[in-house]
Amino acid sequence: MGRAPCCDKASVKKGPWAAEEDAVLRAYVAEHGTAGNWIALPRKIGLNRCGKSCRLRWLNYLRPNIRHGGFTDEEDRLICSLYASIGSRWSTIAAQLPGRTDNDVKNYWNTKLKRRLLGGGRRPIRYAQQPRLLLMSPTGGAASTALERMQLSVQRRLVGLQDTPGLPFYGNLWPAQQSLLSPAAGYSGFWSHIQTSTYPGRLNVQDHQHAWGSSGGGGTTPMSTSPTGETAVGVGSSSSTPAASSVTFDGDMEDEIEMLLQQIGCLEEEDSRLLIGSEAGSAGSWSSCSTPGVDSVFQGYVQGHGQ
DNA sequence: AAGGCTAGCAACCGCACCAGA
DNA sequence: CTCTGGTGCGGTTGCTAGCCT
Repeated sequence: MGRAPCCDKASVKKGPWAAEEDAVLRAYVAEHGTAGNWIALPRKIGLNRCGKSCRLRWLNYLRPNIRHGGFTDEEDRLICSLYASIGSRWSTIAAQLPGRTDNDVKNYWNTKLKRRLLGGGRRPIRYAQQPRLLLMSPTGGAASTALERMQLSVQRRLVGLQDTPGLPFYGNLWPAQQSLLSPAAGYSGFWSHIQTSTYPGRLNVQDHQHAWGSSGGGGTTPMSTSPTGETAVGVGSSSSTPAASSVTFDGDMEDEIEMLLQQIGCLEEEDSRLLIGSEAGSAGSWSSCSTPGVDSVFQGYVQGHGQ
């Protein structure tokens, strides 16, 4: 079963591209274009490469006006804001950054921004000096995607409270995390701080506490500190969430996260109305992040996906 | 100086979507 | 309507330079 592979993987060359291969591909595409058929292209020009590999090489490195590295603060902000808004739609995000490719943006996020903002990563950080916020799934694996987006949204809120002129919005992330998420502050203090400082009278803290698996009484706190000093916030599994509240979740962890994201989105919407007095639209707004263009991309994405 | 480890990056893999036959 | 081939995309892996012990 399954579809036939696009090429004979055993016979085509893999691995890094040689300068000669680049030159052949670049010359052909410059003169003829791709003719809409990447699969047939390598045969035409005598390259022993998979068509998909040729396409990737062209799009990511040989295309004119490609920029590598040297991401600016403004680009950082845009990437983070868009990621918080639409998730890992790297091609959509890259489309807002002239000269950047989806692969570049994705790598930049995974290797730099993600670590800077969320901690963790594919490999453990060996020489961590300060407590880091880790997101753990009930099974112990690293959480990602929707959960990261939610955390980003929360962090944007936190840093918004401590606006530091001249710094990116995450500039003082760790002090904020340390003060708010320290074991001494306690888990409930985390959400209470968000409510009292950011959304007085508007955010149902209990809902969020229970959504994250905190019990109303007698349950185990989802926050713990490892022997290495890392602070881990557990996303509550159903088994660790006593029914001490009227708020219950029938879905899995991802469902709960999406629910939180929707709530955050509603708060964003309300904020934008208050702050800029605009018609934010029913899907929410991210204008308050002060990153031009994000809102329109987000709205476009939402409309395109019927959210 | 050497070995181990990590970050960063390039490239591959596999799935989903779409259009044409 | 179904099948097939091409394309696009996100996730993941492999390689390597550089840092640390």
